[in-house]
Amino acid sequence: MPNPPPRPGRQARAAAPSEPGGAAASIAAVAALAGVSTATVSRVLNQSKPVNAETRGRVEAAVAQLGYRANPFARSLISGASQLILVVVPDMANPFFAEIVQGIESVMRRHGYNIVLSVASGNGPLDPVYDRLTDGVISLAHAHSQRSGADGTARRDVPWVACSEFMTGADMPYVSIDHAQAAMDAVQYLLNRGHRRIALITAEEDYAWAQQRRLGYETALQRAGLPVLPAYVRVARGTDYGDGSDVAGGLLTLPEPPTAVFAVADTLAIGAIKAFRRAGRRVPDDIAVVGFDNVPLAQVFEPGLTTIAQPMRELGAASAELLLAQLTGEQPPSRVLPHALVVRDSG
Amino acid sequence: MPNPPPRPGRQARAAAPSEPGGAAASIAAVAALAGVSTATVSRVLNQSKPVNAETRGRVEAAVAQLGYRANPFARSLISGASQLILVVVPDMANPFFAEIVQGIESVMRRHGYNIVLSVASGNGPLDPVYDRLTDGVISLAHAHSQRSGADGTARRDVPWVACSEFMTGADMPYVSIDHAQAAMDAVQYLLNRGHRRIALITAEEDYAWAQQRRLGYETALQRAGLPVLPAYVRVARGTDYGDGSDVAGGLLTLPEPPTAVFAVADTLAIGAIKAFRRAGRRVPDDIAVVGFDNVPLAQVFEPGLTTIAQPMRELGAASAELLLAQLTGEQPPSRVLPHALVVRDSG
DNA sequence: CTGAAAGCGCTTACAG
DNA sequence: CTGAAAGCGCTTACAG
Repeated sequence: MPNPPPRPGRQARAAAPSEPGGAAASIAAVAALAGVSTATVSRVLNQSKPVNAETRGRVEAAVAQLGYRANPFARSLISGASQLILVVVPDMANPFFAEIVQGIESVMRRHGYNIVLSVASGNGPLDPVYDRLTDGVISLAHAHSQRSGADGTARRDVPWVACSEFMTGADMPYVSIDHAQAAMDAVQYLLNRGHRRIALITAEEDYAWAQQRRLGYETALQRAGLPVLPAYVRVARGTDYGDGSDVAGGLLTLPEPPTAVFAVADTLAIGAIKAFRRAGRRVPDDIAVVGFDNVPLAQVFEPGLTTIAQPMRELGAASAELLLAQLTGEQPPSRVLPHALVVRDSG
Repeated sequence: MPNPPPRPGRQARAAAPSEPGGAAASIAAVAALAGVSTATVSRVLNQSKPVNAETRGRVEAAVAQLGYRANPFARSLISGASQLILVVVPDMANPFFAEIVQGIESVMRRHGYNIVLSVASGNGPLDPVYDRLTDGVISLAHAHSQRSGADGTARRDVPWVACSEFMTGADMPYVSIDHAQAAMDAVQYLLNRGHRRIALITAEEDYAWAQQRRLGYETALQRAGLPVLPAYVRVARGTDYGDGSDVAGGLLTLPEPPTAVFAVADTLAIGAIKAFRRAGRRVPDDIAVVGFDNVPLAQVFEPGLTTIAQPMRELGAASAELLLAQLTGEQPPSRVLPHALVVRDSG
């Protein structure tokens, strides 16, 4: 293992001016003011043992007077827990991830945890998990990256839940919808509407959910006795609007252009619609588009986006609950949440 | 001050199974394996003092063999710094905030800091600042809430930067565009296009930026010799699409409806456009709409949104740099970043 | 260049 | 109910 880099902040901080308003009070100061031992102060603060009412009163008064708060690092050093959990997202710009993070945040906060956010753009040496900073992890990043650290070595065994992005049989608890089934539902809907030439706009295949949704797309076509045409499958670079536009254009110049497209993210779907319109096509008349996620924008955009709704907040909340259960020593089962097809105007 | 609540996680964590794969190695284990003192191990890890090359080699080998990483809490207890900074956002769902967070994250990560995310929905007792968990704060929350804790008491004096949301003369460093000027530019543009009946859709006034933008709106009208009509000013509840739709409808039923509206957020502008269309109005022909922020969606939405572009990533990055400077004891000046009017199709 | 020891700020058996 | 003391895992003067 390479030498861990020095922590640049240490020296920096040492050079900072000493705390304005005086150094923060220590538990010793509170004890002195209240005329008790630090053990007693600790007991009233944590309600860990009965303390004489009168004594408690003096301690509380001292705490209030000094504005004392326990040093979280000393506590964590002893307890081995930080009340911090790591949330790894591939990209904050996608509203899908933002919604999930909000779901996680609200239940974690209720349980006294703070969340550390890591944008897994794979650009830094920082690895809070490896550093044992956080008590657990909820990851939305590529499943295949979830078990190795920044340096490629295997991670320590940390309480972990995969959210939305998971691999079956990886014995890692997850919370997700059934991506393959949801994709089948989307394509089946298009089939029911009479479409026979249905294209797929998908994302990089290192996302397991991209593979799973692609599988659903293929399965639906095959069951309908339709071929899976390579020319009809386009892989977008990311999930930005522009990524969707970039790959959509090519579909139109095919000898037999599709009459419908299923995009694995609303952002891709919207980007595709933009591209189709720029090319003079009408949606859904010339080409129907179905998205995935049901981000808030899906109903605001025009035409309203027909899409697979994922219960985003619930995915986040359930992930948090699963992690919390692990933190208390349980081995809770993974959860598959329901999805739903929302029909609007785009397809 | 009220008694701090007990930390629920402690007991929970205590009940958890002991670390699978064995407890994490301590520095003592490394020292024993390498046949040196813990002081020496510490020195090679931190490169804080010269260490004999041969000795260093043994230590590094031991570190590698044990997969050792320093316990961050022990370090923080000594240094008084956590390499953690708090980012307070009102709402992750708004892409504006998401972009800024990404800007902050990228520079902070490069400097070895992790970010703790707090969604200031004002719903929890958690207060990492007050708890001295983080080394500093970047806040996008209401300026008037930035200086008091969850319990209403004044916060400790912590390195702090206000991002986008700030109050002049509050002697708190900030990074922002000039909201009033930007709003004036937007309204002036509408004036130049011949509009005389220009409405404002703004956000709750506890945002200083909402007040500042409103001021810009009023100033532009007054300079043009136009009255500021209360009926033309609508305050949205939040900044969701729906909030924009909710207040936009009322504008249409006025005896003299506006011919243009300036909304203080792209999300509000898009919500308003939705409402106008549902009422049968064409944008921009019947009513022009100018937004604010230039979120990615602004160019994807149809009609393309004319809006004030804020340099979102840069706002985040500059905030991070300002905080970093404070952390090294500097007193860097606030920064006002440039904005720009982006003309598209909505107005 | 290296080590023994103190100390960061807490919590928790152990006594009483 | 309360206190003295050990200890969590590190870093850093202080000696050598």
